[in-house]
Amino acid sequence: MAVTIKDIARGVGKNIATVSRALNNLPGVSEELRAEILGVADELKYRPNSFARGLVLKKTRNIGLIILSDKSISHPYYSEVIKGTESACGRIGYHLQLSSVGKEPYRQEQSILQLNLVRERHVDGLIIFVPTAEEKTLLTLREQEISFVLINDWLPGKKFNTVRLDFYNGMYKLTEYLIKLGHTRIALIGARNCGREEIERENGYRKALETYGLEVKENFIFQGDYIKTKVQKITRKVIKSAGKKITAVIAADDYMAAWVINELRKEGYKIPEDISVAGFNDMPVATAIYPQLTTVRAPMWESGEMAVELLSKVINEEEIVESDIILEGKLVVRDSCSKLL
Amino acid sequence: MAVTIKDIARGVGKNIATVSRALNNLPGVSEELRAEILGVADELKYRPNSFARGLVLKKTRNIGLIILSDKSISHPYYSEVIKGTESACGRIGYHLQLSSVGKEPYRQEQSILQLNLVRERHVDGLIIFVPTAEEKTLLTLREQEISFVLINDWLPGKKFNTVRLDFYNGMYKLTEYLIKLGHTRIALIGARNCGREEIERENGYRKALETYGLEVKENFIFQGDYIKTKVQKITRKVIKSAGKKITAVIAADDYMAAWVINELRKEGYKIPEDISVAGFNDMPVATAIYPQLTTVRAPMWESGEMAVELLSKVINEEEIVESDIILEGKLVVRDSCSKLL
DNA sequence: ATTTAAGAAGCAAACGTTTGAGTATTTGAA
DNA sequence: TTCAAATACTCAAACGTTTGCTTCTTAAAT
Repeated sequence: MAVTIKDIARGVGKNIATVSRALNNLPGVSEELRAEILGVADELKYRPNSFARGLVLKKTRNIGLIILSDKSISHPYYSEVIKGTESACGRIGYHLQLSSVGKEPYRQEQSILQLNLVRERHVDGLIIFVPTAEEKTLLTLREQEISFVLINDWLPGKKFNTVRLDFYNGMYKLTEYLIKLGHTRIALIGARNCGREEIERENGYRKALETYGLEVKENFIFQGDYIKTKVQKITRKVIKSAGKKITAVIAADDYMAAWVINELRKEGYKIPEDISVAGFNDMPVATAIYPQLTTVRAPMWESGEMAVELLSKVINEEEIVESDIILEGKLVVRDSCSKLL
Repeated sequence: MAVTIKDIARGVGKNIATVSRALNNLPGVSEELRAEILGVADELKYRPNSFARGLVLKKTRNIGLIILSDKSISHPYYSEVIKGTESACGRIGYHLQLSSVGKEPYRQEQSILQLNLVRERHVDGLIIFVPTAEEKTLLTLREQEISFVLINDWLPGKKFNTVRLDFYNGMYKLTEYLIKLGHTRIALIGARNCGREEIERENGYRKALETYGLEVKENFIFQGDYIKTKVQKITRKVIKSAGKKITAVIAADDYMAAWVINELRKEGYKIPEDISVAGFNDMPVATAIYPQLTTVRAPMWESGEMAVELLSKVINEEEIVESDIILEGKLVVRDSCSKLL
């Protein structure tokens, strides 16, 4: 039998209401008694029952983090975001509940709503970290008065609380960097169907080229995926179709870049001498490979942290906060891109 | 106002007890009424209140996953284990609560117990996935009748429920493989102070050498860490102290191996021609680098899954189950080790 | 000495479920 | 027709808190 507030009350010969107030530091208890109660509570190893508490307080102090989970995909930067989220939760006294949904978009649409997490209102709020949430789903959540914030996803023109990297600008900087190194024929291996962020990246790439008066060649833009074999195939296509004309390749993600480098090497190219390759995100893999990747650092841990902080505001304010927090990425220059002679 | 069982009762003009039974598929309700109740419940979008339920049932349907969280460390295979855990939880109807503790051992000792997760009994059980949990902590948990299972950690000779990789055998196989390639001077870069698994790996390495009649040279065994700069330093030490005599290096982890390879390459060595390098765990990085890593596949996702399944048994059985589930690793031969000519 | 107010503590309802025990109704066998 | 048994349903307590309201003390103000 777990020890309850009643046991303490009996222990000090007082009423449970008084004990409750003492424990919660509320007025109406003399200092001596409070001290005594605290002592007994400690001695008895009293732990508040969060269910009883949740029942009356109607707050769970839980927040849910929804990710997408797929065995076959080594999706970028999950663990960092998760750890950042967890860290912030710990700091401000929330519990983190992790839940995942499959990646099939048509199922995802409703699967968030199907989660017991939200069905049974296990949580005060939700952090949604899936590439493309359906507007309908989000509107339903809002209708059900469930607070949520989106990470790295947003509905253009719609008002939702989000925390996201400035993919557009990040990619702009990266492309600009390559252009300044003298590259003019830069291929992009994107992943357009992997989330809205990809579109932003592509736009940043386009914008940089335009700004520097370079033509955007549609056949220099390829659509990949976070799957190795696909990227390998694409890489061969890049070489074949765009041929010798390409001097640099930008991948939507560091892993993709690593795979590209390996594949290019297999085809006899030297990196960066023959072709420069850049990644995105700056994950640990970026410095584990050779040559070390020039990439854009995405503040992943911070994204998780900020999402939690934003969510806690949303939860505790009665009015709806609407923030679109945009984090800047930082160009990280390493060895995988070189000056074009 | 959330809709409760009372609203349904009012809706069908029956007692809440009946509604409860109908909802829970318990006997004592006529089929027509049950159907009607279900209909109304659906219409009203009724969601059971998990707090009220938890309060009477004394089960939370939550399990906690405790990891260690450190900004500076890219610790091996977290996300896979987490995802495996989450997946199994979803499958058998548990919610996953993530919580982390810092890595300082002296704090870790108690910090698990300090977690609100366990203090407030937010969970039915715990999966502990930190390298070295203190026996005292675990005994206290047991005393508090909190079910738990350990992943990749165990107390030699003590009875706890665990799921772990057979590090000993995995490393044995890997070492054996190198020996059969003709290597006799094999360095090991371990991480002895990063968890008990490391000791097992070292023992597997030693055993393989012995079995094949090779001498175990203590100055061939180095202690690294999951930190890049440390590994780089160690690598230079390996070259310097063990000198030209070494023909192969085994690292305790794929990332470490990647760092070793990079550092060796910087020193002018060719991998695997000059020195073979092997990793451990078979993480995505293993196939992202060049040459692709020969390593041992640790079934990380499965570890997470099995831990959940074991935990659910422990939770639901009144007697204490004591299982020490040992998963076998699989040698994965790729390109980073070559035959010694 | 009397009134007032503040402070300390108690009482009891409420939160939304589950469930054992009880009651009313129906069914079927004797 | 009568009784037993099965079925359908209701009652009310219990789970462990929080909190508005009431009551009792004590000390200060008149």
